[in-house]
Amino acid sequence: MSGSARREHLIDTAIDLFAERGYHATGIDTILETSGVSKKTLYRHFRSKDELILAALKKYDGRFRNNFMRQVEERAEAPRDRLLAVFDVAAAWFSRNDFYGCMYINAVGEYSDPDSPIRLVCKEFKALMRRYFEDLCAALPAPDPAALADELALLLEGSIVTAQVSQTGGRAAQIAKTAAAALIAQSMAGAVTRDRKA
Amino acid sequence: MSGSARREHLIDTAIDLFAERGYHATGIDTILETSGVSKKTLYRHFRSKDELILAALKKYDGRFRNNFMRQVEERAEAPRDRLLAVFDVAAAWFSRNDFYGCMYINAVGEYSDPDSPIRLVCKEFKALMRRYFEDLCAALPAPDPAALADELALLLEGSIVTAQVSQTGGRAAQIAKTAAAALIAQSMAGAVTRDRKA
DNA sequence: CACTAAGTAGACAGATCTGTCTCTCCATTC
DNA sequence: GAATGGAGAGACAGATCTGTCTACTTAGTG
Repeated sequence: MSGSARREHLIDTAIDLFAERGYHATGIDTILETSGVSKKTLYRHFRSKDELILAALKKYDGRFRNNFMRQVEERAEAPRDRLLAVFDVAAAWFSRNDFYGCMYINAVGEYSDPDSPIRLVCKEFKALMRRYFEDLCAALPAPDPAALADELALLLEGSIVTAQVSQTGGRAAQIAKTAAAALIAQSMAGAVTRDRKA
Repeated sequence: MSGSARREHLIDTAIDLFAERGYHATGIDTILETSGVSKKTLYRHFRSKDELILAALKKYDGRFRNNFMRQVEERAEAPRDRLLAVFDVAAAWFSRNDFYGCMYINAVGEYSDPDSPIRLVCKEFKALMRRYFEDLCAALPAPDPAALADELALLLEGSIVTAQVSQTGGRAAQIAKTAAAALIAQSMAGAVTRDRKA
C-alpha cells in the first residue's frame, strides 16, 4: 500500500468509527487496530486527533454529497420530482443498518466552541446541502427559491434526527416528503396568485 | 444543604455541563469542581456516571417540557395560535447564549447502542413532544392530527439542529413557523375539500 | 546492491478518567 | 454531651487516552 493510499484508508476507517461511536468515545488506538495502521504512520500524516477528525469530515463531505446528488438525479429528472426524490434517497439512507445520524450534527454536539475548525466544516456542509435545495427550487422555478429551500432543508434535517432518535427507519423521510410536496405546492400556488393579482 | 438538595444541585450542574460540552467530554471531576460536591457524595447518590447522565436527562425532560408548554400557553390561546407560538418559544430558546442544541439529540449522537437506557430516555422525550403537537392538532381540529403533528414535529427538530449547526439564532424557528402555517393551512383546506365532496 | 523513505510494533511519558477508600469534620439527634 | 451518619478533601488504583520515541522491517529506486 502506498503512502497516500494508507492515508485514505486511515481516514475511511476513522469516518466509520466516528460516525458509529462518536468522536470523543473513539480512541486513536481503536482506529489503529481497525485499520491495521501503526501509530507512527498516523502521526506522520496527521498532526493530532483533531486533524484526523477534520480530514474525516472533509472527505465525508465530498463523498456524501456526490453520492446523494447522484442518487437524486438517477431517480428523477424534473426539478420538482428531484426535490421529492431527495426524501426517497434519505429514506434509503435511514434504513441502512450503518445509519447513525448525520456526522456533522453529531460533531457539533460534541464540539461546542463556535470558532473551532470542526464546527466550521459542519456549518459549511449544511450550507452546501441547502444550496443544492436552492438550485433545485430555482429550477422549478419557485417564486422565492431561497425561502422554499430553507423550509425543505429544515424538513430534511428534522427527518434525519427523528430517524436517528426514534429509530423509525424511512418513516421520517416519508413524512418529510409529504410535507415537502405541500410546501412546494403552496409556494407555486402563491406565485400563481401573485401573477393573477398583477 | 440537605442530602436531597445536594443531589438535585449535582444533577442541575450535570445538566448544564453535559448540554454545553457533551457527555464523554465532561468528566466527573469537572462536575464535582463546578458543583462543589465531593466525589464520595456523588457516588453515594449515583452508582456510576451513566446513572448521573440518566438522572440529568430525566430531570431535564420534565423541566424543559413544563417550561416549554407553559410559555406556549402564555403566548396564545387558540390551538392554531399555540401551534405557531411553539416556534416563537423555540426562537427565544435558540437565541439564548446557553443554547447548545437539544440535549437528547446530542446524547443519541454519543450513545449509539439502540437499547441503552440513555437512548430510551431520548426516544421517550421526543415521543412526548410529538404527543404535545398531536394534542394541539386534535384541538384545531385537524382532519388528521397525527399526520400533521408528525410534520410539525419534524419542522421543530429541523429548526433545532439548524439553529445549532448554522448558528443563525431564531431565524431557523422563523422559517419553521412559516412552513408550519402553510402545512396547517393545507391540512385544514384538505378537510374542507373532503367535507364539500361528502 | 546500497540507500532512503516509510511502515510496523510497541514501549513510554504524561495526562485524564472512573470509581474506591480513608480520614476528618460537622450537624443532627438522642 | 455522645453517637451517628452524611459530606468534604483528596490519595489511590487501574484503565485509557494522546502523542513521542526507539528499534526493526520492508518497499522502492538509482
